[in-house]
This record gives sequence, C-alpha cells and structure tokens, in this order.
Amino acid sequence: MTDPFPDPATPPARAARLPSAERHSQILDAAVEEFAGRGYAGARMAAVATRADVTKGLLYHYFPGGKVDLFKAAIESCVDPVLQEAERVSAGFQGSGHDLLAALLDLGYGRLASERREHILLRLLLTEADRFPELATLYRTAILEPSLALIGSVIRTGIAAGEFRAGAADEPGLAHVLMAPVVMGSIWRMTLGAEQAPALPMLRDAHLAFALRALAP
Amino acid sequence: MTDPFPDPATPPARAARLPSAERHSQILDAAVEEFAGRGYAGARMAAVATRADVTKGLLYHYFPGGKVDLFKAAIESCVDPVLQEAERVSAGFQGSGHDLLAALLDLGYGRLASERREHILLRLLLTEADRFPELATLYRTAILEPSLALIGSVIRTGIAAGEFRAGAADEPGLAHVLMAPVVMGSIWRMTLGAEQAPALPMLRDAHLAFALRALAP
DNA sequence: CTGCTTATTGACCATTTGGTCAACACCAAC
DNA sequence: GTTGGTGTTGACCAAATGGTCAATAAGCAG
Repeated sequence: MTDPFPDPATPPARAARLPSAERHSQILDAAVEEFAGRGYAGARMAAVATRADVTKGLLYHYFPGGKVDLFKAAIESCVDPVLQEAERVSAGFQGSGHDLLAALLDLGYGRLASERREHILLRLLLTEADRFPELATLYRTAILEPSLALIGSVIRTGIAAGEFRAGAADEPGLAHVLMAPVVMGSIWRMTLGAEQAPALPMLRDAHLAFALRALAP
Repeated sequence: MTDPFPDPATPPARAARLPSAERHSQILDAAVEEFAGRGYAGARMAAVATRADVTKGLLYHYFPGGKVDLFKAAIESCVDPVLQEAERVSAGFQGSGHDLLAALLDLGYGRLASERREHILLRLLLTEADRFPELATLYRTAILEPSLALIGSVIRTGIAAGEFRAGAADEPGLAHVLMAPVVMGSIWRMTLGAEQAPALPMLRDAHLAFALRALAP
C-alpha cells in the first residue's frame, strides 16, 4: 500500500549544487573515513556516498577511476600535513639538543594520541601497502626517510652543543631505533584502543630518558 | 564445440577421503595463507577451498560458523608458537645479561626476517583488531604482556649480575621502548618489502648497542 | 555382501557490490 | 527566455561472493 498523500513539500531532496572543489574534498573526506574504518577491500562505495550525502553515481563523476582512484586520492590527501609541523619546530629551534628532542617527542606522542589523519594514514599504509606497491614507496619517501633525516639533524644539533657523544651521528640504524617507539605507540593505540594500550605519557618519558642515556657522551 | 572424446580415465577427480584431523589442519593452513594475503574482508572462501584442494562446501562442514569461524580458528592456530622459543631460550640461559639480551635480539630479528606465522599473525592483528575486539585482547595477553615480562626478566638478570643499572627494573615504559624496535623491524619489512625495508642486521646491532648504553650503570 | 556413517561434491540461491548511463535540474551567458 | 554546460540522481546491470543442500562415494562394522 503506497502513501495516498505524498507530501509535495518534500520532493526527493536533491543535494544542493556545489562548487566542484568543495564537493571534491567533501567526497574525499568521506572516503578517508570509510577506508580508514574498513580498509580497502571492506570499504563500500555506497557507504562513501552516504557519508558524503551524495549518491553513488556522483562518486564516479569526481573520481572516474572508481574505487582505486578514490583510494589513492584519499591517501594522498593525508600525506601532506604529517611531517610539516615537526620540521617547522625543528627548523626554528634555538636551544639545547636535549630540549629539541623533548619537544619533538612531545609533538610525536601528542599528535599520535589524537585520532587524526596521521593515525589513519599510518593504518592504511600498514594495511594496504602490499596490495598497492606505490604506497610502500610513498611511505618510505614521504614519511620514513624525512623522519630519519629529522632525527639525524637533532642528533647533530646535540653533538654540536657537546651534549651527545660525537660518534652518534655515524651509527647506522640509530635513528631507526630512536624512532621506533613513537610509531609503536601509535600502533598499540590503534590496535588495542586507548584503554588497553600503554599510556602515551609513560612511553614518552621512558623514551626520552632512554634516549638521553644512550646519547650521553 | 565440446570434446568428442571425453577421457573416461579422468573422472572429475574427487579428493581422497582424509582423516578428519588432517583435513581440518589442511584447510586451516590454506585459510591462514588467504587471510594473511588479503585480510579478512578481502579473503574469499572459494580461494581458501582452492588452496586446500577442496570444494567450498567442505569448508562449511569443518567450520560451520563460516568465514568468521574460519578466521578465528586461523588466528588461534598462529598464536601458540610465537613466544615459546624465546621463553625457552631465556629460561635455560646461563650467562651474562649482555649475552642473554644479544641472544634474544638475535632470535627476534632472525625470526621476524623469515616470512613465518609470527609475521602473519602480527599483520592480521594489526589489520583486523578493531573489527574483532577479541583480537585486541588476544594480542595483549598472548603476545604483548608475555614479551614485556620476558624483557623485564632479562633486565633483572643483568642487574643481578651488576651489568645494568639497578633502577632500570622499576622504570615504567622501559620494556616497551626496548621492545618497539624489534616489532617495527617486522612491520617495516612487512610494509616495505625485504628490499626497501631497513636491513635487519643493522637494526639489531644498533638496537643492541643502544640498549646496552642506556642500561649501563 | 549389506548397511550405516560421514566426508565430499557440484549445482544452486540470495545478496552485495562496483560500476554505468540516460535523464534531469540548476546556473550562467547570451 | 533560451541555450548550453554540467552537477546530480535513480534505476539498472553483471559479476562476485558467502552460504545451503540434496546427492554421491568412500570407508567401516556386522
């Protein structure tokens, strides 16, 4: 039995026409959410459309390449902001290596604590990298290597100030070891949830103390 | 055009009847492979069947719960072996804290290097933990906490021998920081592939040197 | 050999899902 | 107002996929 009194005041509610750029980023945001929550295979185009308050067909208007296209665009939209702040902090820093290290660890653990794009990006990279080989390269060039370089410069700052042992700058793998706990902090949080995961302040303090001892002259 | 001479000597090749336990683990192995390679959502039951040289229907005979059932069984089949060897090594060890630490790092980096069940398990836990909350608990109780306990005992061994600073046993988060680089080594390898990932021997050496400095009295 | 149990199959089903497309509506320019 | 371009829709499709089930064959006990 159909409604005998269809409400003429509520026609099927077509979405307002939007400037191309706005819709584009609106859809992109929805896609980031959906992919983050379900992974590539689990994500549904229809769900992306719903999140963006749009119909499925429109997705293919903005991303003609379909799901893959949308996925790559979603990932790239997360890459930019990640290291910008860290590099800004480091570049303008006037102080001891000790303080710079502390500031960067604060920043790292602090940002990873909030459920932001950094977090999502990391998850998608880990989850899908083997099915999208470009992702592996993206991770290496856009995140891993800049991070290692940043750590290297911190170490050199400390050495120049006489706070750290001179040899530290030349030990291969040291930057990796120094970086690992931060990333693991994020991964634990993502895997176990904020309640079960090790507390970030505890990790930060232990990390800092550990690093300073190992870098001492 | 169909074959006018169907070969009567090759009837549809029914799989040999197997003892229940064998088929069970055969299917389980296939499932582990499939889930590891494609994640839960991406894994296809038909593919599991093919890998196991069996038809789809049989999967539901052995795992009446369907895909979820099979998935959980697959994960559980990977949990057991992970820490057994490490705890065996540690338990029977007669030597300095330094040597024990070196031996365990060797073991850790060595095993993670080979694409074995430890590796697969870690990947599945990271990938699916938020969709299967039991997995988070499983990870914490079966892997994370035993690992931390193991590290704690190593530290105490070293302290007892006078090699490590006495305070080290009581610093919360220290075990986490000590463990992180090993896990990250595995994750990098899994994400970037063996070629692009940081070399494991380099990580191990840097890790050991770093830890010994930080633990020194 | 006979009959019972059960491992194994292949065909089948309902649903989901990525993707397509012709029609429609909104806006700007003329 | 008319026209043209395009943002937007809803209905539709083919393929893939998880799952079911009656029929079959293999082993085993009597």
